[in-house]
Amino acid sequence: MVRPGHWGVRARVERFSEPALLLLLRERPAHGYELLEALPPLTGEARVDMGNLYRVLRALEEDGLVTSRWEAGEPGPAKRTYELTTAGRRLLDEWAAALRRSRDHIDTFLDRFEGR
Amino acid sequence: MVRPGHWGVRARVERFSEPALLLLLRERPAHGYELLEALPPLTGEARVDMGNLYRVLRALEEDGLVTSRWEAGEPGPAKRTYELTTAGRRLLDEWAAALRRSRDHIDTFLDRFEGR
DNA sequence: TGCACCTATATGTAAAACACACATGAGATT
DNA sequence: AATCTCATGTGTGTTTTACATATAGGTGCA
Repeated sequence: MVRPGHWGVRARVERFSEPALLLLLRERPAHGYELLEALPPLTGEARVDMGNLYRVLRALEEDGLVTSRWEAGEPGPAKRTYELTTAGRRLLDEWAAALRRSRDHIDTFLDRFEGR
Repeated sequence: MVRPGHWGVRARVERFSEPALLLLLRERPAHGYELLEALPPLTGEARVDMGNLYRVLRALEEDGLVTSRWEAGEPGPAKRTYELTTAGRRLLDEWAAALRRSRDHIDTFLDRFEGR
C-alpha cells in the first residue's frame, strides 16, 4: 500500500492530466511537447510524465476524442499536432462535472475537519 | 492506461479514505467495520474496499499513527478498536493542507474551463 | 568536427493504488 | 442445521503513475 515511513500526502486527483489536456486542446490545437510544458500551471503538478502523456494522447485518439496530424514544413523535429473533436469536448464537460463533485467532497471533508 | 471505450470519469482523490479514517478516529475511537460504514458519506464513494481498509489500518499502526487493542467483554465477534495518536493527528493536518491545495487546483481548472 | 544541448516523440518496465474474490469465525435468527 | 449479520482478514489481478531509456532533427560553440 504505502511503504513504511513514507506518508507523504499529496491528495492528487486521479488522471488529472487528462482533463487538463482536453482543456488546453479546446483552447487551441497543440503538439505533445507543447502540452507537456503547459500542463504544470493548470494541474499544480511540478511536472507531468512525458512517456505517459504521449500514451494518453494516443489513447484519446484511438477513441476519437482527439485527432492528430504530422506538422509539415516547420523547422526542428517533426511535430504531431492534436486537435479536439466534439466527442472530446463532451468528455471534457464530463470531467468538469466530476471535478465539481470531487471539490464538493473535499469541502465536506474540510468543513468536518474544521469542526463545522 | 484506460481500456478502450471506457472513459468513465470520476476525478477521485488518491487515497482519500486515508484522511477520512484519520478524521473519524479523531472524533472517536472505532473499529474497522464501524469505520467502513462511516466512510461513504465522508468520501462520497459508494463503498470502500474492506480488504484494503484493514490493510491501511494496520499500515497506519505500523507507523505509529494509530494504536489498536482487542475489545474485550462485548458480545459478538471480537473487535479491534483503533485510536488516533498525536503523530496520526499531525498526519491528518497534513492531509487537510494537501486537500486544500488540491481543491484550489480544481478551482483553477474550473475557472479556466468556464472561461474566466 | 565533435559534442553538448534543446526540441520532439516514443517504448519498456517497475511501483503504487485500487478492485474483486474468497476465507474464517462468533453469535443471532429461522 | 442452515442462513444471516457482524467482524477481521488474505490473495491476486487491474489500473494508474513513476522512472528509465531510445531515437532523431537541429543549434551553438570550442
